[in-house]
Amino acid sequence: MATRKIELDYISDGSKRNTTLRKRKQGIIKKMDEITTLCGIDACGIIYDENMSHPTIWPSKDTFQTLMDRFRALPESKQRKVTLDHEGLLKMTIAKDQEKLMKQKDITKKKEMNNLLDHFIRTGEFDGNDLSESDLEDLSLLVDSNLKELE
Amino acid sequence: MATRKIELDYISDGSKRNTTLRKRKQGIIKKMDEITTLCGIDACGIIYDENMSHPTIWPSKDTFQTLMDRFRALPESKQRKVTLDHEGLLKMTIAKDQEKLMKQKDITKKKEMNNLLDHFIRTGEFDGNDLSESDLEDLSLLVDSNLKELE
DNA sequence: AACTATTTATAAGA
DNA sequence: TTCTTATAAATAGTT
Repeated sequence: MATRKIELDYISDGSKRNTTLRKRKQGIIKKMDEITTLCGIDACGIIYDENMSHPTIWPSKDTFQTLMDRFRALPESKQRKVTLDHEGLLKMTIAKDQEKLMKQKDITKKKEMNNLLDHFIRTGEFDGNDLSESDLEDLSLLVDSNLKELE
Repeated sequence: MATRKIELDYISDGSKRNTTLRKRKQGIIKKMDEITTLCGIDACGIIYDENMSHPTIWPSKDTFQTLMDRFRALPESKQRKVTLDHEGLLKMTIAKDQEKLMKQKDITKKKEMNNLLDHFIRTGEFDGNDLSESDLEDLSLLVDSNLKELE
């Protein structure tokens, strides 16, 4: 990208890799800030640094409070859905990881959820736009019931 | 950035704003993909589109499975911390939002947690690197106990 | 950490 | 929309 083009491949030189990480992380954060300002949306980024135990999480500047305000302004029914959207994904991660899905009593619901989880794990994509309103509602309920069983 | 420089300000023209959102979202996703490949790290991005109920969430390509594998490989003690790092933040959002923190029995812990939450809300930053190991441990415990009270 | 030569991203326009 | 292109911005290698 600069003095010369680099291969899109893991940088084995640790020092060089760290420099690149620092510079690019900065660049991405700036881009996230810009898109939120220009387009009036909210965005959040998580970058897992080397050791995995200290990720950098940055809701773009002033975004967190805005998010909270908007969340409070939503009708009760929408709040449930939004919660699923930005949190349910991570909850599902845990559910899947702990392999306790098989304890589900409701086989039908279990299968539905597994399908959605498997789709996500396979494709690495979870774009709400790909799901219908009712899919989101169902997923929300499924996540909730799974979580209760994990307690 | 191109034909001419644009002001870093909300784009009022809806059509123009949408075009910019589409293009820049694409750009950010590419950058995220690149940083994960070049630096061997994991990253996740969440962009809340116009309506707020359908965010685009993308663990960068192939990242999700890698994350899961690494998570499983961590010792039990570290798993707790990682869970806090990428999930606790969102859990705290809920705790704070529902304003049930005041139900805490342990005043000292409550104050500690509120300080951390307030710091986050004020600055919009939550970088694990800013916290000591023991701070992370404490926060983890605080979040857990808060969450139990929310059930 | 500062400096460029380049590459990359992208705002307008077709 | 998608493509083109002129220009702004990001950044790899270097000091």
